[in-house]
Amino acid sequence: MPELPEVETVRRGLEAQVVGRRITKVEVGRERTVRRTSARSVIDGLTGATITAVNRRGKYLLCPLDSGDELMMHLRMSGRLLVAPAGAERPPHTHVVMHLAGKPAEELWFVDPRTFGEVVVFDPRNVAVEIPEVAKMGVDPIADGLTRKQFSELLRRRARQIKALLLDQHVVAGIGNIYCDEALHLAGVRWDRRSNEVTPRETTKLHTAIMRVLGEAIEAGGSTLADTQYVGVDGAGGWFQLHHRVYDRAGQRCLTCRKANIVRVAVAGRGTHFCPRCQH
DNA sequence: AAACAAACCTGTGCGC
DNA sequence: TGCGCACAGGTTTGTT
Repeated sequence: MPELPEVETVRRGLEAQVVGRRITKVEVGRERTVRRTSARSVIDGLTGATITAVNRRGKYLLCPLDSGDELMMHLRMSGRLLVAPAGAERPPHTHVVMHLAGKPAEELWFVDPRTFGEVVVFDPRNVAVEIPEVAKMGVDPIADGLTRKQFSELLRRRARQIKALLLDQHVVAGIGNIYCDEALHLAGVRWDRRSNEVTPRETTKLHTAIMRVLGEAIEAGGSTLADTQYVGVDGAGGWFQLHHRVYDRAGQRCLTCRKANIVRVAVAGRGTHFCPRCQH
C-alpha cells in the first residue's frame, strides 16, 4: 500500500506527535507483527524509552530511542499508524499499542489487516545483521537526494526492464507500483524498456518525472485509494489520487494525448498501467 | 543475471 | 442476497 509519499506523510505526523514522548506501556496482540524478533523483545525494548526522532529510508520508518536502540516499522500492504486518545476504542486488527506519556495521554496504534507489516526494536550498530534490507537499501530520492548523474549510472549498470529496476528497493528506495507507473508515463517511457538502453534525453525526463511525482505526492499527503486503507496518523487521507494519470485508469482516455486509452497489463503479478501512444 | 510465480494474509468489489 | 473469483499500495524466496 504505502509508498514513499505515504510513508513520508506518516513520518511527518509522527515527528509532530510522538517525538520526545516516553512510551509507558506496550501491548502486542499479534505475534506475527513482531515476528522478526518477539513480543518480549519489542515490549522490553520500548517500555520506558523515549522516541528521539522519526526518520524514513525508502518505505521504512526508523525511530531512534534514548536507550540507543531503534524502532523500525514497515507498513507493507495494509499497515496504518494512528495516534489516538488513551482508552479510545481500537479498530479491528490493532496489533501493537504503544502508550505515550504526556497531557493528554495518547496511544500509537499499529493497525494492519493483512499482517504483512512489522514492528521491531533493533540495535543500529548491528543493522546489517538484524535488518539486512535496511543496510542494503538503495538511494532514497528524497531523504538522500538523487542526482541525474547518479540515476543515469544506476540505469546503465544493468539490462533490466526499467519498471523492475525502479521497483527494486536495493537500487532506488521508496518507489512503488503507483509512482512507478506515473513517473514512466510522465517521462513517456514504456515499462518494458531495457534500463541500459534508455537514452540520455529520456533519462533526464525520467529523473525529473520521479522527483516531481514524489515531491508533488508528498505535498498532497499521498494517495488514498477507494478502499481508504492508507491514511495519515490523524486518520486523514491524501489527495494525490486525484492527479493519477495512469494508475487504476485502465480503459479510460489518456489525459496527455486524449486519444489512446490507458492499457493495463500484468507484469510479474503487478498491475502495470501505461499509454500505448505516449510511452515508447 | 533476469523474469516470473508463489508465498505471506485479509478485505472488498464484481459477475453470475 | 449469496458465492466464488480476481485483485490490492510490498517484499522475499524459489524456479526457470
